[in-house]
Amino acid sequence: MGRNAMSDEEKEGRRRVLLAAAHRLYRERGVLPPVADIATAAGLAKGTVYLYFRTKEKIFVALLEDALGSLFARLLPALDRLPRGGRDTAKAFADHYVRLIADSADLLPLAALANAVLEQNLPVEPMRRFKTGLARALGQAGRHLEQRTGLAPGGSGETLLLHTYSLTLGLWQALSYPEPLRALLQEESLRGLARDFEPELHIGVHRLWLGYFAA
Amino acid sequence: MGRNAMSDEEKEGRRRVLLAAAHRLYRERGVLPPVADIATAAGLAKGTVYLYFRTKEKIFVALLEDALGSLFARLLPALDRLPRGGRDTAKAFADHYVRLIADSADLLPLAALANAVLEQNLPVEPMRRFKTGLARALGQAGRHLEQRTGLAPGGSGETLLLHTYSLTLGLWQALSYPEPLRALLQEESLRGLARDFEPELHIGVHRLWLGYFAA
Amino acid sequence: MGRNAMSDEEKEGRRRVLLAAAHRLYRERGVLPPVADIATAAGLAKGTVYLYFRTKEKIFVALLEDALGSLFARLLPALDRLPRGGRDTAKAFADHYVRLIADSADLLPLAALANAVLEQNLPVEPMRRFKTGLARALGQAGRHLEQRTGLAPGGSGETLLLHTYSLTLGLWQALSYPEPLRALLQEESLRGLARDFEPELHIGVHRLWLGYFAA
Amino acid sequence: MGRNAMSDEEKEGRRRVLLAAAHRLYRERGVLPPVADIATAAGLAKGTVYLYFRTKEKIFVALLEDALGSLFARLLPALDRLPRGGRDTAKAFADHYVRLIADSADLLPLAALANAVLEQNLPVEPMRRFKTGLARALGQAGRHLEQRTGLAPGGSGETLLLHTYSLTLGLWQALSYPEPLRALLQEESLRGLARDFEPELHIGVHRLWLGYFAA
DNA sequence: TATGAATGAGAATTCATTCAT
DNA sequence: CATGAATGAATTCTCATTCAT
Repeated sequence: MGRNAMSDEEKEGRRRVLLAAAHRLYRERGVLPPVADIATAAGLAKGTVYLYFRTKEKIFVALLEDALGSLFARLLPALDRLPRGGRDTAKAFADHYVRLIADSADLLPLAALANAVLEQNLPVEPMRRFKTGLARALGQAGRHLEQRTGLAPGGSGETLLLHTYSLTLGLWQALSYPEPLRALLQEESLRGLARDFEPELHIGVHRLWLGYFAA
Repeated sequence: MGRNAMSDEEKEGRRRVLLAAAHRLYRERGVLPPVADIATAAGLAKGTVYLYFRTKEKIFVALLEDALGSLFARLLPALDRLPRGGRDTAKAFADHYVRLIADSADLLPLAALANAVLEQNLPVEPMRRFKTGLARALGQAGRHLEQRTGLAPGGSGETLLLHTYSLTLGLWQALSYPEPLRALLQEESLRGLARDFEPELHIGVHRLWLGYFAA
Repeated sequence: MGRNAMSDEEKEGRRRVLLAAAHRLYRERGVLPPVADIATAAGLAKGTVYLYFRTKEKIFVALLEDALGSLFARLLPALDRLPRGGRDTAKAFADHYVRLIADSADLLPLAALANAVLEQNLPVEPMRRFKTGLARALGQAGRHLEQRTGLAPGGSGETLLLHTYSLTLGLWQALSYPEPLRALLQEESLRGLARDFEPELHIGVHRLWLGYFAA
Repeated sequence: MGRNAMSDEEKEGRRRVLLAAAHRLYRERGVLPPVADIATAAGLAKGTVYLYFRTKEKIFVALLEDALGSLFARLLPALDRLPRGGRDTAKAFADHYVRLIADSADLLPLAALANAVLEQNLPVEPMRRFKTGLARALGQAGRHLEQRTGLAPGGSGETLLLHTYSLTLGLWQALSYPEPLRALLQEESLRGLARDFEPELHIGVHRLWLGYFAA
C-alpha cells in the first residue's frame, strides 16, 4: 500500500473495495453497517472511508447505483431479443426478467431501504446523479422496448418498465421476511403469504405485460 | 369498576391515544418519532408508553395494522360492487381503488418503512398477529373478488390483490420524493421520473387487471 | 438516587454538582473537558448531563455566569463603601478590587476562553440571557458607583467598570502562562513579561481610576 | 544554487505564502482553518506545510508574531512624535493609537485566541521566541516613551504600554460579538454592552494615560 | 523537497429502555 | 398504574500528523 499519488484506477479500485465491503456487511446483517465496520472489513481505517465517500449516505447511493446499473446493462440486450407478437412477448420477457432479477440479488433489499434511509439524511447531489442516470436508463430501455415490440404510443415502453420495476420492488417487500419470521410461514394461518418471490414475480410480470399488450 | 383497575375499554382508549399521537407525529415529520415525543404528544409520561407497547417497533406494527385494516374494510364492499365482465371490471376497479388509496394517505409511507424498521429489531409476536390478520383479510377479499367476477382458478383473486398491492407499494416508492428532492424534478433530465402517483397507479392497476382477466 | 420525580431544589442540586465537576476538571486541565469526563466526575452517566444542559456550550456559559455573578455580588457592597474624594477613591477601589479578583480565581480563565469557545458553536439563547444579566449588573453597579462617588456624567460609572473589567481580562491574558512556559520566565530576556498579575492589576486599575476622576 | 537545494529566500518565501494563506482564511472564517485548507489555499500539498511548520500551533504563533511585530513597528515612530506635557500626551497618544489598532485588524482576534489555542498543545520553543521578541519590543518602546515624555521612574513606560495593550485586548473581547449575536444588540436590555470598540478604546486609553501622567 | 493517502484518536449527541418511588 | 430520572450503547465525522514514494 503505497503512500503516494494514486492513479485514478487505483482510486477507483479502493472505492470498489470499500463498496464491496459495505455490500457484504449489508448482505450479512440486513442493515447498513456503521462506517467503522466497513472500514475494518475493507482493511482500512475509519478516516480513510471518508476520503472516498464524503458521507455515509453516499456509500448507500453508490451501492444502489451499482445494482441498478448492472440490472439495466443486462436488461437492454434482453429487450432487443424479444419476439414481436403480444402474448409471446409477455411470456418471453417474464421468463428472462425473473432470471435477471434473481441474479441481481442485492438490488431489491437496497432499493427497499432507499426511502427509509434517505428520508433521514439526504445527500441531494449524489441523489440527483443517481436519479438522472436512472431516468436516462429507463428512457433508453423504454425506446428499445418500443422499437423491438412495436408497443405504442411513444413513452409507453418507459411506463411499462417503470411499472414492472415497481411491481418487482413491491412484491419483494411483501414477500420478503426477516429470518426470525421465516419459521412462522409454515403455520396454516399464514399460507396465503408464504409464497416464493420468483414464481410470484413471474406471474405478476407476465400478467402486467399481457395487460399492456392487450390494451 | 373500581378506581384502581383500569377497564379494558380505558386501556384500549389509552392505546388509541398513543397510536393517534404517533400517527400524527409521523405524518408531520416523515420519520418515526422518538418515544418521548409520542408520550408528550399523548399527554403521558415516557415510561407510560411502555405499559401499552413493550417496544417501539410494536407501535409501528400497530400503526401499520390500523392502516391496512382500514384499507381492507373499504376494499371489501368495493369488490362486491364490481361488474362481472373482464374489461369493465379492470376499469371499474382501477377507478375505485385509486380513490381508496388516495384516501389512505399514510398506509404507503408506513408500509414502505416496514422492511427497514423491522429488520433492525423485530417484534416477532405482534408481527405474527399482523401477518396473520393480513393473510386472512387478503384471503377473504380474494374470495369476494372471485365470487363476484368469476375469476378462476381458486386463489387467483388473492394473488391478483397481492400483486395489486405490490404494484401500489412499489410505484409509491419509485415516485415519492423527500421534500428537498422535489425541486429537482423540474429538470429536463429527470422528466421520466416526474410522474404523478395517482394517474400512474391507475394505468398500472388497470393494465394489471386487464392482464389477469385476459389470461 | 431516587428514580422518580425530583423537586426543583434537587434538580438545581444536580445541576450544581455537574457544574462543580466541570469546574474542577476545567481548573485541573485548563481545557473544557469532554462531556463524558464531566459525567464521570459527577458520578453520573453521559446521557444524564444532557438532561441538565442541552449542549456542551451551555455548561460553559453557566460556568461563566456563575463566576461573573458572584463577582458582581461582591462588587456592589464594595462600591457602596467607597470614599467620595477622587484620589482616595481610586486607591480604595484598587485595593479592594484586586482582592476580589484574587478570590474569583476562575472567572478570568473562563472569560478568556469565551471568545474562542463561542465562536465555534454558539448557543444564542443562553448567551443572550448571560449578556442581558451582565448588562443589567453592569448598569446597576455603575449607578451605585456614580451615586457613591459623584462620578459624572451619567453612564460614566458603567463605562469605568467596563474598562476596569477589560483591563483585568487583558492583563490576565498577557501575564498568564501555561505551566510549561512558566519556567522560561526566569530567563533574563523575558524579565519584562515576568510580572505578577495582582500587583500589576493594582497599578493598572489605580491609574485608570485616577484618570477617570482626574478628567 | 542548484536545482535541488532551496535557498533561504525561497524557503522564507514559501513560509510567507503559507502564513498569508492562513491569515486570509482565518479572517474569512473567524476560526483557525484546518491545515489541509491552508495548504490548498497556498497551492501546496498538506504534507508540505509540515516542512515549514512542525505543528499547527506554530503557524498560529507565527501569525501572532507578525501581527504584533507590525503593530510595534508603527508604534515606535508614533511614540517618538508624542508631545511632552501630561494632558496633551494622553490625548495625542489615544488619537494615534486608536488609528493604529484600527489598522491592525487581525491582531486582536488572534491575540484573544492565544490562550485557548496554546493551552491545548503548546509549542514551547516558538513560544519562547515570540515572548522574547515581545519583551524586547515592549522594553524598547517603553524606553522611547520615557525618553520622549519624561515619564518616570524607569520601567513605567513599559508598564504603561503593557497596560494599554491589555486594556485594548480586554475591551475587544468584551465588545466583540460573533455574527449571530450581533442582532441581539439592538434589544433594549443589552444597550449597555452595545458599544463601538474604537470610541470606547479611545476613552479608555485616554483615561489610563491621564492616570499615569497624573500620578 | 514535495506529495497526498492513510491514520485513528477523539468528541458530541440521541434515544430506547429500565426501574425506584 | 404512572412517572420521569437515569442510563450507556451506538454512531458519525473531523483533522492533525506521519511517512512511503
